[in-house]
Amino acid sequence: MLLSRRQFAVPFPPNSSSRSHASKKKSRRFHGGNQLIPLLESCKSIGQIPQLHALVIKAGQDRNPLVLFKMLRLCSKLSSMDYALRVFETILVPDVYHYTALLEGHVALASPRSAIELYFRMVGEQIRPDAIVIAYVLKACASVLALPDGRQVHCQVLKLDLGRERPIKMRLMELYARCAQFEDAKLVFGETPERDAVAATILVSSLSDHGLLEEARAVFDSVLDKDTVCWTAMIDGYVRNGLANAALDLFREMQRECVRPNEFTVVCILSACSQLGALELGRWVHSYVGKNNVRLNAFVGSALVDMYAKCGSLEEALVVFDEMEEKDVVTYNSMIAGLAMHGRSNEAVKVYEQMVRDGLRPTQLTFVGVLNACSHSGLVDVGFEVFESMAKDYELEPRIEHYGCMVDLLARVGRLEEAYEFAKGMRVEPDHVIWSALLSACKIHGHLSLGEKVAEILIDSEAADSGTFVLLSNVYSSFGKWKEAARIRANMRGKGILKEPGCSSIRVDNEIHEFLLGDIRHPRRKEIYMKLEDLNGVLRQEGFVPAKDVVLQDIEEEEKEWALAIHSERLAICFGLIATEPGTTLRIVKNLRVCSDCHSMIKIIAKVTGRRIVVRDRNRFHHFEDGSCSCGDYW
DNA sequence: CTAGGGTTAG
Repeated sequence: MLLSRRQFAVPFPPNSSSRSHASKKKSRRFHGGNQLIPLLESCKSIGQIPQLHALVIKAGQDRNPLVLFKMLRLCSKLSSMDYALRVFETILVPDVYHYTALLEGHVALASPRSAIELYFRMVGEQIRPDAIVIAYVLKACASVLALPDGRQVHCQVLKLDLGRERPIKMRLMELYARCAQFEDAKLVFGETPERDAVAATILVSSLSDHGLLEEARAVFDSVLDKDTVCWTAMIDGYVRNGLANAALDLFREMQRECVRPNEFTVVCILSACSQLGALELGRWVHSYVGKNNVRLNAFVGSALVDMYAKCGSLEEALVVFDEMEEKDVVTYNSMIAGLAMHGRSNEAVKVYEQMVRDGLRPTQLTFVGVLNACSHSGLVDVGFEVFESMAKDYELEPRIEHYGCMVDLLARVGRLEEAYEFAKGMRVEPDHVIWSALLSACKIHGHLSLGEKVAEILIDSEAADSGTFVLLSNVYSSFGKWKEAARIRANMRGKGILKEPGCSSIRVDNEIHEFLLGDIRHPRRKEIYMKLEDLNGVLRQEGFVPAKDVVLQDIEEEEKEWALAIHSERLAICFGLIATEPGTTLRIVKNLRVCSDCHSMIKIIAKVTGRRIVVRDRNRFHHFEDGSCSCGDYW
């Protein structure tokens, strides 16, 4: 549920100075505020706050500390902090409870800075903090990594002798662990009951956040009685550090131990599936959700949409999306990004429009998805409209990734000079990625002079990684500038930068088969290469001319070998053709982008073999069917 | 105490 600012700004009833003529008869109905409290506790809607407040005033209860506390708490609970603050300012002598009620609201609303300030204001007023406010303020400190403030609170804890309170211990651990002060965290941990699962979970997740997985695992293994949350924290640690396979192994172990997964666990596992492109397992998790009353909330649903989209089954993503009842911003963002990834740009824009109609407020990531969709299909006008509406309608300042999409959008359709001007006029400094996008478009559209200008910027920037070098070298080769191409490669070698090897994988019978460039390690290599020969013959009959011949003149011997080697996706496809039943869809995952030569080749393979071939690229999907590709050769 | 969405380049 999303509330606009307008909904927060509810009218404020007259203050106590103007209520002196309130009816004495009516106020008797709320004797001592006793009847008011249940009303304040049961209220569920922001709109009713002013009426309740008016009742409090009429009943002459606006000096009753308990009633005021409940009032503040109600405002905090309903995220109406403006109103809460105004009530707070009317309190002559606020006590710890009043401060706590406000702090609660700030912590829940993710404005921890205000919570911390408020706490120190309270201490400044000589009000003695109790264990509960301290737990709240420590949570606030932990969430914004405010270590010095947190340490100061810790000193107060020791002075007030509250160090043995369990909630405080947990928060102190969280604070120190999140701020990477693991020695301090373990000191506090040492004081907790032996192998406390909750305390261990805090450590496990903070250690993983800092990439210290082995230490996290050691803490995890030391816990005797692990609950679902503890297991999930460790699984999540693996997923967030890119170790999806380790996460899945641990998940299987969790099931062997008969610990039931909950919504959180399922979300983590789905995220692991997305990383791996593991469609079958993802489907299994989906059916598990259905059978084991795991609630299909917005989190689970969004993770499912994301998983199906990233595993290549956009249709299933759409089914989940359409059937979901609790869609939130993230759900829409996942669907939009998924459609963009599959080149279904117009639908992505439609979902965006539907989201706005449904009253949801788009976020930065929504725009990343929509603009990305536009650049994948050359929708320049829509792209600019959406880009401009970011700031105008949603007060969102475009970030470098949004500018990146725009430069890419212009450059890919061939409006290179405009793209260049756009990049120079950005409100943020363009990075090497933006220049690379532009350079790549210069190559596609054969614009040498601009390409050289951009190449110079890239070489000077020192931010170049292996991808930039490979791109530069390819650009020079495509313009026939062999010497420059060789120089770039030498430069790259000199700096000790290695090209990331192209690698494609395909899953057959529950087993992942990986192929590198010109790979000859596979046990069925003979059949694979025979199939390739066989296809090459058919392709020639279909009139397919490999583009390589053109590029081969004038390059060094070593380069030649590299250019001649067989791209990994071809090997994966040939293996798929011989290892699966005719008619089976082939799903290939590749770590780099498909080159245009392979792209044209796969189109024909799909046609002559009657197969659907789905290729997951570095950054999008290609669906090959009957001689054409879903990207319309624009990618 | 644990959870979902991420651009551009090779």
